[in-house]
Amino acid sequence: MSQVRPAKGTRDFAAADVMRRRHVMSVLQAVFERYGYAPLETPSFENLETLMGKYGDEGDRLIFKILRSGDFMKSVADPTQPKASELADKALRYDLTVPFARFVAQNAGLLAMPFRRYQIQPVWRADNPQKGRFREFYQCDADVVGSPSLWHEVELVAIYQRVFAELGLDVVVRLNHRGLLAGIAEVAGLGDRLTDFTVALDKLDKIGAEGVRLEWRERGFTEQQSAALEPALEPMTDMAATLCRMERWLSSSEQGMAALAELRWLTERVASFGPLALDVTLARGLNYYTGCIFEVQANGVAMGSLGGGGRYDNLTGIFGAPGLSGVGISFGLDRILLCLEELGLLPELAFGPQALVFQLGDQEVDYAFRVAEALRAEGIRTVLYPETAKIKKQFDYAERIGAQFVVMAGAQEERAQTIQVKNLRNGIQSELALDGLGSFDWS
RNA sequence: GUGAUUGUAGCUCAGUUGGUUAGAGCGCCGGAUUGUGGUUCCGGAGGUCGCGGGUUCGAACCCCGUCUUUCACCCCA
Repeated sequence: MSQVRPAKGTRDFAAADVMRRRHVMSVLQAVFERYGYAPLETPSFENLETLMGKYGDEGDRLIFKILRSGDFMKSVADPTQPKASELADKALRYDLTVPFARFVAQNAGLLAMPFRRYQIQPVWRADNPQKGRFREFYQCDADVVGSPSLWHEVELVAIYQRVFAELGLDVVVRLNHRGLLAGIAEVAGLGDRLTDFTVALDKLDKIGAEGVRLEWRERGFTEQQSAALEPALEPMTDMAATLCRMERWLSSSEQGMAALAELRWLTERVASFGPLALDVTLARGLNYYTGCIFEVQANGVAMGSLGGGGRYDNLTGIFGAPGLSGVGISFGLDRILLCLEELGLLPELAFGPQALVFQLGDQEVDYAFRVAEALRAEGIRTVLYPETAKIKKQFDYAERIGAQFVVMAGAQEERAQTIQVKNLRNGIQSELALDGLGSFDWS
């Protein structure tokens, strides 16, 4: 067996795969554009310092760093302990949000605010592959910056629901608010230990309430603190009831109450769009989120989230453009495709040629080539068999490449200025005039 | 980064307690059959057993390392 293969966690996409990917991308693109988002593409790699520190410690570890060109050891102070920042000065894009923030900061004066863009490009993470997880995968993002209006959150939830409805995927949009989590930490007296609290809480559906309590203890929370967090572990089946319960619990926290007010306002407006769940345990790892956060989960398939997003109040500030609030969502194209495939929801999409023109002899090929060109002029995807092979072989090739029609155009046809067309699906053969190719039904 | 798992022909897989020349099906190539295929028959090509070490008289098989596959953890789309 040949040992050449794509690098770990990457894949080739053959024609059928490409067609499926294009299909999903075209749905996303159409919906993004229908909501007035303009396309943006940014480079595959950025300066290392643009990306470092934006995704948390765990995120930094997963950034693919690009070795300095030339003598990469030149900048290393201690050769026995080279630092990543000395060896590498560029890195592959880890997501689309940070490069977008960089773009906005750079062009803040030129952009009409609020500025909305969509972006469909690959991102790279140096993670170990597993189900639904690759080292190269596509994200499809829509973000708005320059407006704190919650109507954008409404709209983004609508986009989620519309896209998945159009794809026929049964999903639930989970909703939470960073301010709510901060409020809980406040009333439970957790100090600045917000992350330790949320990382464990986020695993509730996986490890259960007992597991979360255990992890809180391992992370150093006291019995008193742990007990104060108990309400966060209660089931949240009814959205209105959960909101009321939270409002009672967090009445002493200003940020908690503000977050709840936003969630109440938002849920009232988006509940009718599709399945929605208010989930206090939703945390999301990216530490730049400050307001509402979203995540999309597929029903009936064991798969990580199909998308996520949220509001970030000052992401462009770190790039020198403060005061711009942004909110955005991301779709994981590869996971969406895996789900659709597992559920058998992907349509069979045609690719390759519709017609194969046989080559019947050295004296007849010139006419056959003329016929092929005439077919192409009519918009028919056509291939001319490149040599005079046995008919069986040419038929087999037609099947293999998915051509529905074979065309015979030899000496007899040339004399009559006609062609013979055989439909391989039903075996029916027709004779067409050379100047009447366009009136035939080639589908 | 951690743990488990996988790798034999183009593909899917056999391969006994370690024993001579590693097999099958499908596919591929040629022929029967150079203007209407898919059936059938005959013949043929194709393998550093992922890679590198080690143990052994002898390794596809045992041991170590490494790469890769899949799955889980961490984290995430």
